[in-house]
Amino acid sequence: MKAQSVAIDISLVRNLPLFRQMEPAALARLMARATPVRVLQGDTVFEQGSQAVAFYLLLHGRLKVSQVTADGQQVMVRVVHPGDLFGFARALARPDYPGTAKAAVESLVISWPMADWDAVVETNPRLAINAMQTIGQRLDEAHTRLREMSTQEVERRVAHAVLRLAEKAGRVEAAGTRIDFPITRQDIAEMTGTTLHTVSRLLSAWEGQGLVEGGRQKLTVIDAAGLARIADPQG
Amino acid sequence: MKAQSVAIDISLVRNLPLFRQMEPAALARLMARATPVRVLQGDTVFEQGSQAVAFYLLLHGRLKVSQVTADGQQVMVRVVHPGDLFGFARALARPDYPGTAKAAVESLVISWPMADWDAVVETNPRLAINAMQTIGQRLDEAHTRLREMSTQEVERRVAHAVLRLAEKAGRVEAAGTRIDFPITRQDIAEMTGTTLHTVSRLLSAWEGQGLVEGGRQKLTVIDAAGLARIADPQG
DNA sequence: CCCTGACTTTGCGCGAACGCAAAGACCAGG
DNA sequence: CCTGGTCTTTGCGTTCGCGCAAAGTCAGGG
Repeated sequence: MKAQSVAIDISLVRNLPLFRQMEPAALARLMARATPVRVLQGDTVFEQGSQAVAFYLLLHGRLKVSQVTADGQQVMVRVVHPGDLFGFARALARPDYPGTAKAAVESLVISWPMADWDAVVETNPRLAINAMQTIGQRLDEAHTRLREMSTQEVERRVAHAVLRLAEKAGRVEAAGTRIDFPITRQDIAEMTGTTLHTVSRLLSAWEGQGLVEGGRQKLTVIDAAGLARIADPQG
Repeated sequence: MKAQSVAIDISLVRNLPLFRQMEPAALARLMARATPVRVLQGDTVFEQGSQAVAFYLLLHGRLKVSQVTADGQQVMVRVVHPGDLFGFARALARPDYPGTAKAAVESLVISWPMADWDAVVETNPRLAINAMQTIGQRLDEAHTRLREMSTQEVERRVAHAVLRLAEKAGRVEAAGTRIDFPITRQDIAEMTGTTLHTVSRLLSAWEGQGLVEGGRQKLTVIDAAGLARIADPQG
Protein backbone atom coordinates (compact mmCIF):
# COMPACT_ATOMS: atom_id res chain seq x y z
CA MET A 1 0.00 0.00 0.00
CA LYS A 2 1.68 3.18 -1.12
CA ALA A 3 0.44 6.70 -1.69
CA GLN A 4 0.39 8.12 -5.18
CA SER A 5 1.29 11.67 -5.90
CA VAL A 6 -1.04 11.93 -8.89
CA ALA A 7 -4.07 14.16 -8.42
CA ILE A 8 -7.49 12.57 -8.49
CA ASP A 9 -9.64 13.02 -11.51
CA ILE A 10 -12.84 14.59 -10.27
CA SER A 11 -14.87 13.11 -13.08
CA LEU A 12 -14.24 9.70 -11.49
CA VAL A 13 -16.12 10.60 -8.34
CA ARG A 14 -18.51 13.35 -9.35
CA ASN A 15 -21.36 11.01 -10.06
CA LEU A 16 -21.14 8.97 -6.87
CA PRO A 17 -24.26 9.08 -4.68
CA LEU A 18 -22.06 10.26 -1.84
CA PHE A 19 -21.29 13.50 -3.67
CA ARG A 20 -24.67 14.09 -5.20
CA GLN A 21 -25.82 17.70 -5.20
CA MET A 22 -22.50 18.87 -3.89
CA GLU A 23 -21.15 22.11 -5.25
CA PRO A 24 -18.32 21.44 -7.71
CA ALA A 25 -16.07 23.89 -5.88
CA ALA A 26 -16.61 22.14 -2.54
CA LEU A 27 -15.97 18.78 -4.16
CA ALA A 28 -12.78 20.07 -5.74
CA ARG A 29 -11.61 21.36 -2.37
CA LEU A 30 -12.39 18.02 -0.79
CA MET A 31 -10.53 16.12 -3.47
CA ALA A 32 -7.50 18.33 -3.13
CA ARG A 33 -7.06 16.96 0.38
CA ALA A 34 -7.42 13.33 -0.64
CA THR A 35 -4.64 10.85 -1.21
CA PRO A 36 -5.01 8.05 -3.71
CA VAL A 37 -3.62 4.69 -2.60
CA ARG A 38 -3.12 1.54 -4.60
CA VAL A 39 -3.72 -1.65 -2.63
CA LEU A 40 -2.47 -5.02 -3.76
CA GLN A 41 -4.45 -8.22 -3.43
CA GLY A 42 -4.22 -9.47 0.13
CA ASP A 43 -2.97 -6.16 1.53
CA THR A 44 -4.82 -4.61 4.43
CA VAL A 45 -5.96 -1.00 4.34
CA PHE A 46 -6.45 -0.89 8.10
CA GLU A 47 -6.36 -3.35 10.94
CA GLN A 48 -8.93 -4.05 13.62
CA GLY A 49 -8.12 -2.21 16.82
CA SER A 50 -5.55 0.12 15.31
CA GLN A 51 -5.98 3.84 15.72
CA ALA A 52 -8.31 5.34 13.13
CA VAL A 53 -6.09 7.78 11.25
CA ALA A 54 -7.98 8.07 7.98
CA PHE A 55 -11.28 7.40 6.26
CA TYR A 56 -11.61 6.02 2.79
CA LEU A 57 -13.51 5.72 -0.44
CA LEU A 58 -13.12 2.72 -2.70
CA LEU A 59 -12.76 3.68 -6.34
CA HIS A 60 -11.91 0.36 -7.89
CA GLY A 61 -11.61 -3.25 -6.72
CA ARG A 62 -13.15 -5.08 -3.75
CA LEU A 63 -12.38 -5.20 -0.06
CA LYS A 64 -13.48 -7.59 2.63
CA VAL A 65 -14.05 -6.15 6.09
CA SER A 66 -13.95 -8.71 8.87
CA GLN A 67 -13.79 -8.83 12.64
CA VAL A 68 -12.16 -11.33 14.93
CA THR A 69 -14.05 -12.12 18.11
CA ALA A 70 -12.47 -12.31 21.54
CA ASP A 71 -12.25 -16.09 21.19
CA GLY A 72 -10.63 -15.94 17.78
CA GLN A 73 -13.53 -16.52 15.41
CA GLN A 74 -13.73 -14.59 12.17
CA VAL A 75 -16.87 -12.81 11.01
CA MET A 76 -17.15 -10.96 7.73
CA VAL A 77 -18.89 -7.69 8.36
CA ARG A 78 -19.23 -6.60 4.78
CA VAL A 79 -17.83 -6.45 1.30
CA VAL A 80 -16.83 -2.98 0.13
CA HIS A 81 -17.79 -2.22 -3.44
CA PRO A 82 -16.56 0.61 -5.68
CA GLY A 83 -18.10 3.92 -4.64
CA ASP A 84 -18.48 2.85 -1.00
CA LEU A 85 -17.23 4.92 1.88
CA PHE A 86 -15.48 2.86 4.55
CA GLY A 87 -13.35 3.18 7.65
CA PHE A 88 -15.39 6.11 8.94
CA ALA A 89 -14.71 5.25 12.57
CA ARG A 90 -14.91 8.89 13.52
CA ALA A 91 -18.55 8.99 12.47
CA LEU A 92 -19.19 6.22 14.98
CA ALA A 93 -17.32 8.15 17.66
CA ARG A 94 -14.73 5.40 17.82
CA PRO A 95 -11.01 5.99 18.20
CA ASP A 96 -10.11 2.73 16.43
CA TYR A 97 -11.23 0.64 13.49
CA PRO A 98 -13.74 -2.03 14.48
CA GLY A 99 -12.59 -4.40 11.74
CA THR A 100 -9.86 -5.24 9.29
CA ALA A 101 -10.17 -4.22 5.62
CA LYS A 102 -8.33 -6.47 3.20
CA ALA A 103 -8.19 -6.24 -0.59
CA ALA A 104 -9.79 -9.22 -2.31
CA VAL A 105 -8.34 -7.96 -5.59
CA GLU A 106 -5.97 -5.17 -6.47
CA SER A 107 -7.85 -2.00 -5.56
CA LEU A 108 -7.70 1.73 -5.69
CA VAL A 109 -8.84 3.73 -2.69
CA ILE A 110 -8.60 7.38 -1.78
CA SER A 111 -8.11 8.46 1.79
CA TRP A 112 -8.51 11.54 3.94
CA PRO A 113 -6.95 12.22 7.33
CA MET A 114 -9.49 11.28 9.98
CA ALA A 115 -8.97 14.66 11.59
CA ASP A 116 -10.64 16.19 8.54
CA TRP A 117 -13.88 14.32 9.10
CA ASP A 118 -15.62 16.77 11.43
CA ALA A 119 -14.59 19.76 9.36
CA VAL A 120 -15.68 18.06 6.14
CA VAL A 121 -19.07 17.25 7.60
CA GLU A 122 -19.55 20.66 9.17
CA THR A 123 -18.66 22.61 6.07
CA ASN A 124 -20.49 20.39 3.57
CA PRO A 125 -24.06 19.99 4.79
CA ARG A 126 -25.04 18.22 1.60
CA LEU A 127 -22.24 15.73 2.01
CA ALA A 128 -23.27 15.27 5.65
CA ILE A 129 -26.73 14.22 4.53
CA ASN A 130 -25.34 11.88 1.91
CA ALA A 131 -22.87 10.35 4.35
CA MET A 132 -25.65 9.84 6.86
CA GLN A 133 -27.67 8.03 4.21
CA THR A 134 -24.69 5.85 3.46
CA ILE A 135 -24.33 4.91 7.11
CA GLY A 136 -28.08 4.54 7.37
CA GLN A 137 -28.09 2.07 4.51
CA ARG A 138 -25.37 0.10 6.26
CA LEU A 139 -27.63 0.02 9.30
CA ASP A 140 -30.49 -1.18 7.17
CA GLU A 141 -28.34 -3.94 5.72
CA ALA A 142 -27.19 -4.96 9.17
CA HIS A 143 -30.80 -5.20 10.32
CA THR A 144 -31.67 -7.29 7.28
CA ARG A 145 -28.89 -9.70 8.12
CA LEU A 146 -29.94 -9.76 11.77
CA ARG A 147 -33.47 -10.60 10.74
CA GLU A 148 -32.19 -13.39 8.54
CA MET A 149 -29.88 -14.75 11.21
CA SER A 150 -32.74 -14.72 13.69
CA THR A 151 -35.41 -16.37 11.63
CA GLN A 152 -33.98 -18.29 8.71
CA GLU A 153 -32.22 -21.60 8.55
CA VAL A 154 -28.75 -21.80 7.08
CA GLU A 155 -29.73 -22.75 3.54
CA ARG A 156 -31.89 -19.67 3.06
CA ARG A 157 -29.24 -17.38 4.55
CA VAL A 158 -26.57 -18.69 2.22
CA ALA A 159 -28.90 -18.35 -0.75
CA HIS A 160 -29.59 -14.73 0.18
CA ALA A 161 -25.90 -14.01 0.62
CA VAL A 162 -25.03 -15.48 -2.77
CA LEU A 163 -27.81 -13.55 -4.47
CA ARG A 164 -26.64 -10.32 -2.87
CA LEU A 165 -23.09 -10.97 -3.99
CA ALA A 166 -24.26 -11.65 -7.53
CA GLU A 167 -26.25 -8.42 -7.52
CA LYS A 168 -23.54 -6.23 -6.02
CA ALA A 169 -20.50 -7.85 -7.52
CA GLY A 170 -21.73 -9.94 -10.41
CA ARG A 171 -20.27 -9.89 -13.89
CA VAL A 172 -22.52 -11.33 -16.55
CA GLU A 173 -20.89 -14.15 -18.50
CA ALA A 174 -22.04 -16.71 -20.96
CA ALA A 175 -22.81 -19.31 -18.32
CA GLY A 176 -24.42 -16.95 -15.82
CA THR A 177 -23.44 -14.25 -13.33
CA ARG A 178 -19.96 -14.67 -11.98
CA ILE A 179 -18.94 -13.19 -8.61
CA ASP A 180 -16.29 -10.74 -9.69
CA PHE A 181 -13.66 -11.36 -7.03
CA PRO A 182 -12.07 -14.41 -5.39
CA ILE A 183 -14.34 -15.71 -2.66
CA THR A 184 -13.90 -18.84 -0.60
CA ARG A 185 -16.43 -21.12 1.06
CA GLN A 186 -14.96 -19.89 4.30
CA ASP A 187 -15.82 -16.29 3.34
CA ILE A 188 -19.42 -17.17 2.64
CA ALA A 189 -19.57 -19.07 5.91
CA GLU A 190 -18.32 -16.01 7.77
CA MET A 191 -20.93 -13.85 6.09
CA THR A 192 -23.79 -16.14 7.02
CA GLY A 193 -22.82 -17.43 10.42
CA THR A 194 -22.16 -21.03 9.53
CA THR A 195 -19.20 -23.28 8.73
CA LEU A 196 -17.32 -23.78 5.49
CA HIS A 197 -18.41 -27.42 5.58
CA THR A 198 -22.07 -26.56 5.47
CA VAL A 199 -21.52 -23.97 2.72
CA SER A 200 -19.59 -26.51 0.70
CA ARG A 201 -22.35 -29.08 1.07
CA LEU A 202 -24.99 -26.56 0.02
CA LEU A 203 -23.08 -25.34 -3.00
CA SER A 204 -22.44 -28.92 -4.08
CA ALA A 205 -26.13 -29.69 -3.81
CA TRP A 206 -27.05 -26.55 -5.75
CA GLU A 207 -24.49 -27.35 -8.39
CA GLY A 208 -26.17 -30.73 -8.77
CA GLN A 209 -29.46 -28.92 -9.39
CA GLY A 210 -27.89 -26.59 -11.95
CA LEU A 211 -28.41 -23.49 -9.81
CA VAL A 212 -24.77 -22.47 -9.46
CA GLU A 213 -21.33 -23.42 -10.65
CA GLY A 214 -18.55 -23.62 -8.11
CA GLY A 215 -14.81 -23.75 -8.24
CA ARG A 216 -11.76 -22.77 -6.30
CA GLN A 217 -12.49 -19.24 -5.07
CA LYS A 218 -15.02 -18.99 -7.85
CA LEU A 219 -18.78 -18.87 -7.90
CA THR A 220 -21.22 -18.36 -10.75
CA VAL A 221 -24.96 -18.08 -10.36
CA ILE A 222 -26.62 -19.99 -13.19
CA ASP A 223 -30.26 -19.87 -12.16
CA ALA A 224 -30.94 -16.81 -10.04
CA ALA A 225 -34.67 -17.41 -9.99
CA GLY A 226 -34.13 -20.92 -8.68
CA LEU A 227 -31.88 -19.61 -5.96
CA ALA A 228 -34.42 -16.93 -5.11
CA ARG A 229 -36.97 -19.68 -4.64
CA ILE A 230 -34.71 -21.27 -2.04
CA ALA A 231 -34.09 -17.90 -0.39
CA ASP A 232 -37.80 -17.06 -0.21
CA PRO A 233 -39.85 -20.22 -0.55
CA GLN A 234 -43.33 -18.72 -0.66
CA GLY A 235 -42.54 -15.37 -2.36
CA MET B 1 -51.39 9.02 21.38
CA LYS B 2 -52.27 12.67 21.38
CA ALA B 3 -50.31 15.84 20.85
CA GLN B 4 -49.84 18.26 23.70
CA SER B 5 -49.97 21.97 23.18
CA VAL B 6 -47.54 22.67 26.02
CA ALA B 7 -44.13 23.98 24.96
CA ILE B 8 -41.11 21.81 25.65
CA ASP B 9 -38.81 22.75 28.44
CA ILE B 10 -35.40 23.15 26.86
CA SER B 11 -33.63 22.24 30.06
CA LEU B 12 -34.99 18.73 29.62
CA VAL B 13 -33.07 18.17 26.42
CA ARG B 14 -30.13 20.54 26.58
CA ASN B 15 -27.80 17.99 28.10
CA LEU B 16 -28.55 15.15 25.72
CA PRO B 17 -25.56 13.92 23.70
CA LEU B 18 -27.56 14.56 20.57
CA PHE B 19 -27.61 18.30 21.25
CA ARG B 20 -24.10 18.63 22.61
CA GLN B 21 -22.23 21.72 21.48
CA MET B 22 -25.30 23.07 19.77
CA GLU B 23 -25.91 26.80 20.00
CA PRO B 24 -28.73 27.55 22.44
CA ALA B 25 -30.49 29.70 19.86
CA ALA B 26 -30.45 26.91 17.27
CA LEU B 27 -31.71 24.44 19.85
CA ALA B 28 -34.51 26.80 20.83
CA ARG B 29 -35.51 27.17 17.20
CA LEU B 30 -35.49 23.42 16.78
CA MET B 31 -37.61 22.89 19.86
CA ALA B 32 -40.12 25.44 18.74
CA ARG B 33 -40.96 23.17 15.84
CA ALA B 34 -41.30 20.05 17.97
CA THR B 35 -44.53 18.51 19.21
CA PRO B 36 -44.63 16.61 22.48
CA VAL B 37 -46.72 13.45 22.46
CA ARG B 38 -47.78 11.27 25.33
CA VAL B 39 -47.90 7.56 24.51
CA LEU B 40 -49.78 5.06 26.62
CA GLN B 41 -48.50 1.59 27.37
CA GLY B 42 -49.11 -0.64 24.38
CA ASP B 43 -49.71 2.22 21.97
CA THR B 44 -47.69 2.35 18.79
CA VAL B 45 -45.86 5.48 17.75
CA PHE B 46 -45.48 4.28 14.19
CA GLU B 47 -46.19 1.12 12.27
CA GLN B 48 -43.90 -0.91 10.03
CA GLY B 49 -44.42 -0.05 6.38
CA SER B 50 -46.40 3.11 6.98
CA GLN B 51 -45.23 6.33 5.44
CA ALA B 52 -42.56 8.07 7.50
CA VAL B 53 -44.16 11.38 8.41
CA ALA B 54 -42.14 12.30 11.48
CA PHE B 55 -38.99 11.56 13.42
CA TYR B 56 -38.81 11.32 17.18
CA LEU B 57 -36.90 11.68 20.39
CA LEU B 58 -37.81 9.70 23.47
CA LEU B 59 -37.84 11.82 26.60
CA HIS B 60 -39.29 9.41 29.11
CA GLY B 61 -40.36 5.77 29.13
CA ARG B 62 -39.33 2.81 26.95
CA LEU B 63 -40.27 1.68 23.47
CA LYS B 64 -39.76 -1.60 21.71
CA VAL B 65 -39.03 -1.50 17.99
CA SER B 66 -39.75 -4.73 16.18
CA GLN B 67 -40.07 -6.02 12.64
CA VAL B 68 -42.25 -8.73 11.20
CA THR B 69 -40.66 -10.86 8.51
CA ALA B 70 -42.37 -11.80 5.26
CA ASP B 71 -43.35 -15.13 6.79
CA GLY B 72 -44.79 -13.60 9.93
CA GLN B 73 -41.99 -13.96 12.45
CA GLN B 74 -41.30 -11.18 14.92
CA VAL B 75 -37.82 -9.81 15.54
CA MET B 76 -37.05 -7.12 18.09
CA VAL B 77 -34.70 -4.65 16.49
CA ARG B 78 -34.01 -2.57 19.55
CA VAL B 79 -35.22 -1.02 22.76
CA VAL B 80 -35.46 2.76 22.71
CA HIS B 81 -34.23 4.40 25.89
CA PRO B 82 -34.76 7.99 27.07
CA GLY B 83 -32.63 10.41 25.08
CA ASP B 84 -32.61 8.18 22.00
CA LEU B 85 -33.50 9.42 18.55
CA PHE B 86 -35.75 7.03 16.63
CA GLY B 87 -37.89 6.78 13.54
CA PHE B 88 -35.33 8.67 11.46
CA ALA B 89 -36.30 6.83 8.26
CA ARG B 90 -35.40 9.87 6.20
CA ALA B 91 -31.78 9.57 7.30
CA LEU B 92 -31.78 6.08 5.80
CA ALA B 93 -33.34 7.39 2.60
CA ARG B 94 -36.44 5.31 3.23
CA PRO B 95 -39.98 6.49 2.55
CA ASP B 96 -41.47 4.23 5.22
CA TYR B 97 -40.69 2.99 8.73
CA PRO B 98 -38.81 -0.30 8.72
CA GLY B 99 -40.31 -1.38 12.03
CA THR B 100 -43.07 -0.82 14.55
CA ALA B 101 -42.43 1.23 17.71
CA LYS B 102 -44.59 0.30 20.67
CA ALA B 103 -44.56 1.75 24.16
CA ALA B 104 -43.53 -0.78 26.80
CA VAL B 105 -44.57 1.72 29.47
CA GLU B 106 -46.29 5.07 29.33
CA SER B 107 -43.84 7.32 27.53
CA LEU B 108 -43.22 10.86 26.45
CA VAL B 109 -41.81 11.52 23.01
CA ILE B 110 -41.32 14.65 20.97
CA SER B 111 -41.72 14.61 17.23
CA TRP B 112 -40.77 16.69 14.23
CA PRO B 113 -42.28 16.57 10.75
CA MET B 114 -40.08 14.32 8.64
CA ALA B 115 -39.94 17.05 6.01
CA ASP B 116 -37.89 19.10 8.47
CA TRP B 117 -35.13 16.51 8.64
CA ASP B 118 -33.01 17.68 5.72
CA ALA B 119 -33.34 21.32 6.70
CA VAL B 120 -32.51 20.54 10.31
CA VAL B 121 -29.41 18.64 9.31
CA GLU B 122 -28.30 21.20 6.75
CA THR B 123 -28.67 24.17 9.03
CA ASN B 124 -27.25 22.54 12.16
CA PRO B 125 -23.89 21.05 11.26
CA ARG B 126 -23.18 20.22 14.88
CA LEU B 127 -26.44 18.34 15.17
CA ALA B 128 -25.64 16.55 11.92
CA ILE B 129 -22.43 15.23 13.43
CA ASN B 130 -24.18 14.17 16.60
CA ALA B 131 -26.99 12.48 14.70
CA MET B 132 -24.47 10.66 12.58
CA GLN B 133 -22.76 9.41 15.71
CA THR B 134 -26.10 8.22 17.02
CA ILE B 135 -26.76 6.28 13.84
CA GLY B 136 -23.18 5.08 13.83
CA GLN B 137 -23.59 3.70 17.32
CA ARG B 138 -26.71 1.89 16.19
CA LEU B 139 -24.61 0.38 13.43
CA ASP B 140 -21.99 -0.65 15.93
CA GLU B 141 -24.62 -2.30 18.11
CA ALA B 142 -26.06 -4.10 15.12
CA HIS B 143 -22.62 -5.43 14.24
CA THR B 144 -22.09 -6.58 17.79
CA ARG B 145 -25.33 -8.50 17.67
CA LEU B 146 -24.43 -9.94 14.27
CA ARG B 147 -21.12 -11.11 15.65
CA GLU B 148 -22.87 -12.72 18.58
CA MET B 149 -25.50 -14.36 16.40
CA SER B 150 -22.78 -15.72 14.14
CA THR B 151 -20.44 -17.13 16.70
CA GLN B 152 -22.11 -17.68 20.04
CA GLU B 153 -24.52 -20.32 21.21
CA VAL B 154 -27.90 -19.30 22.53
CA GLU B 155 -27.01 -19.25 26.21
CA ARG B 156 -24.25 -16.68 25.73
CA ARG B 157 -26.42 -14.52 23.50
CA VAL B 158 -29.21 -14.43 26.05
CA ALA B 159 -26.75 -13.63 28.84
CA HIS B 160 -25.38 -10.73 26.81
CA ALA B 161 -28.85 -9.44 26.05
CA VAL B 162 -29.88 -9.54 29.70
CA LEU B 163 -26.70 -7.78 30.79
CA ARG B 164 -27.25 -5.07 28.19
CA LEU B 165 -30.81 -4.59 29.36
CA ALA B 166 -29.66 -4.32 32.96
CA GLU B 167 -27.06 -1.76 31.99
CA LYS B 168 -29.31 0.34 29.77
CA ALA B 169 -32.57 -0.03 31.62
CA GLY B 170 -31.66 -1.28 35.06
CA ARG B 171 -32.97 0.17 38.31
CA VAL B 172 -30.95 -0.77 41.36
CA GLU B 173 -33.03 -2.42 44.05
CA ALA B 174 -32.34 -4.25 47.26
CA ALA B 175 -32.22 -7.65 45.59
CA GLY B 176 -30.28 -6.58 42.52
CA THR B 177 -30.77 -4.70 39.27
CA ARG B 178 -34.31 -4.78 38.00
CA ILE B 179 -35.15 -4.30 34.32
CA ASP B 180 -37.21 -1.16 34.48
CA PHE B 181 -40.00 -2.03 32.08
CA PRO B 182 -42.24 -5.04 31.45
CA ILE B 183 -40.39 -7.58 29.36
CA THR B 184 -41.54 -11.05 28.40
CA ARG B 185 -39.60 -14.22 27.63
CA GLN B 186 -40.89 -13.81 24.11
CA ASP B 187 -39.29 -10.36 23.90
CA ILE B 188 -35.92 -11.68 24.96
CA ALA B 189 -36.28 -14.53 22.48
CA GLU B 190 -36.95 -12.03 19.69
CA MET B 191 -33.88 -10.03 20.67
CA THR B 192 -31.59 -13.04 20.62
CA GLY B 193 -32.93 -15.12 17.77
CA THR B 194 -34.30 -18.01 19.75
CA THR B 195 -37.62 -19.23 21.15
CA LEU B 196 -39.43 -18.28 24.32
CA HIS B 197 -39.09 -21.89 25.43
CA THR B 198 -35.34 -21.80 25.36
CA VAL B 199 -35.25 -18.43 27.12
CA SER B 200 -37.58 -19.72 29.80
CA ARG B 201 -35.41 -22.77 30.36
CA LEU B 202 -32.28 -20.65 30.61
CA LEU B 203 -33.78 -18.16 33.02
CA SER B 204 -35.10 -20.98 35.18
CA ALA B 205 -31.67 -22.55 35.29
CA TRP B 206 -30.04 -19.22 36.13
CA GLU B 207 -32.61 -18.59 38.81
CA GLY B 208 -31.64 -21.93 40.32
CA GLN B 209 -28.04 -20.74 40.43
CA GLY B 210 -29.00 -17.45 42.03
CA LEU B 211 -27.94 -15.37 39.05
CA VAL B 212 -31.29 -13.79 38.28
CA GLU B 213 -34.80 -13.59 39.61
CA GLY B 214 -37.63 -14.03 37.17
CA GLY B 215 -41.32 -13.33 37.26
CA ARG B 216 -44.20 -12.41 35.06
CA GLN B 217 -42.83 -9.72 32.73
CA LYS B 218 -40.18 -9.09 35.36
CA LEU B 219 -36.48 -9.75 35.47
CA THR B 220 -33.88 -8.87 38.07
CA VAL B 221 -30.18 -9.49 37.72
CA ILE B 222 -28.84 -10.69 41.06
CA ASP B 223 -25.30 -11.66 40.16
CA ALA B 224 -24.10 -9.66 37.18
CA ALA B 225 -20.56 -11.01 37.46
CA GLY B 226 -21.87 -14.55 37.34
CA LEU B 227 -23.92 -13.75 34.27
CA ALA B 228 -20.91 -12.07 32.68
CA ARG B 229 -18.99 -15.29 33.21
CA ILE B 230 -21.63 -17.13 31.19
CA ALA B 231 -21.61 -14.42 28.53
CA ASP B 232 -17.82 -14.48 28.21
CA PRO B 233 -16.48 -17.73 29.60
CA GLN B 234 -12.77 -17.04 29.38
CA GLY B 235 -13.08 -13.49 30.70
C1' DC C 1 -65.05 -13.87 43.00
C1' DC C 2 -64.36 -16.37 39.18
C1' DC C 3 -63.22 -16.49 34.43
C1' DT C 4 -60.49 -15.54 30.61
C1' DG C 5 -56.51 -14.56 28.25
C1' DA C 6 -51.70 -13.75 28.41
C1' DC C 7 -47.55 -15.41 30.10
C1' DT C 8 -44.54 -19.07 31.82
C1' DT C 9 -42.74 -23.63 32.83
C1' DT C 10 -41.41 -28.27 31.76
C1' DG C 11 -41.08 -32.76 29.29
C1' DC C 12 -39.97 -35.29 25.23
C1' DG C 13 -38.46 -36.48 20.56
C1' DC C 14 -36.43 -34.97 16.44
C1' DG C 15 -33.58 -32.88 13.09
C1' DA C 16 -30.53 -29.37 11.25
C1' DA C 17 -26.10 -28.17 11.45
C1' DC C 18 -21.74 -28.56 13.78
C1' DG C 19 -17.32 -30.77 14.91
C1' DC C 20 -14.03 -33.88 13.74
C1' DA C 21 -11.61 -36.42 10.36
C1' DA C 22 -9.57 -37.62 6.16
C1' DA C 23 -8.90 -37.38 1.49
C1' DG C 24 -8.94 -35.11 -2.85
C1' DA C 25 -8.15 -30.99 -6.03
C1' DC C 26 -5.96 -27.08 -7.48
C1' DC C 27 -2.32 -23.35 -7.71
C1' DA C 28 2.12 -21.18 -7.22
C1' DG C 29 6.75 -21.36 -6.57
C1' DG C 30 11.02 -23.54 -6.47
C1' DC D 1 7.99 -31.58 -12.43
C1' DC D 2 7.58 -32.00 -7.84
C1' DT D 3 6.16 -30.01 -3.50
C1' DG D 4 3.77 -27.49 -0.08
C1' DG D 5 0.03 -24.95 1.08
C1' DT D 6 -4.54 -23.55 0.50
C1' DC D 7 -9.03 -24.64 -0.63
C1' DT D 8 -12.74 -27.97 -1.18
C1' DT D 9 -15.39 -32.16 -0.70
C1' DT D 10 -17.56 -35.80 1.77
C1' DG D 11 -18.66 -39.05 5.60
C1' DC D 12 -20.12 -39.90 10.26
C1' DG D 13 -21.44 -39.27 15.01
C1' DT D 14 -23.10 -35.89 18.18
C1' DT D 15 -25.62 -32.22 20.16
C1' DC D 16 -27.86 -28.00 20.71
C1' DG D 17 -31.90 -26.01 20.37
C1' DC D 18 -36.38 -26.27 18.11
C1' DG D 19 -41.17 -27.89 17.62
C1' DC D 20 -44.92 -29.77 19.74
C1' DA D 21 -47.67 -30.54 23.68
C1' DA D 22 -49.72 -29.81 28.00
C1' DA D 23 -50.11 -27.97 32.33
C1' DG D 24 -49.44 -24.43 35.58
C1' DT D 25 -49.59 -19.36 37.06
C1' DC D 26 -50.81 -14.83 37.30
C1' DA D 27 -53.52 -10.30 36.55
C1' DG D 28 -57.38 -7.85 35.33
C1' DG D 29 -62.27 -7.37 34.04
C1' DG D 30 -66.91 -8.51 34.20
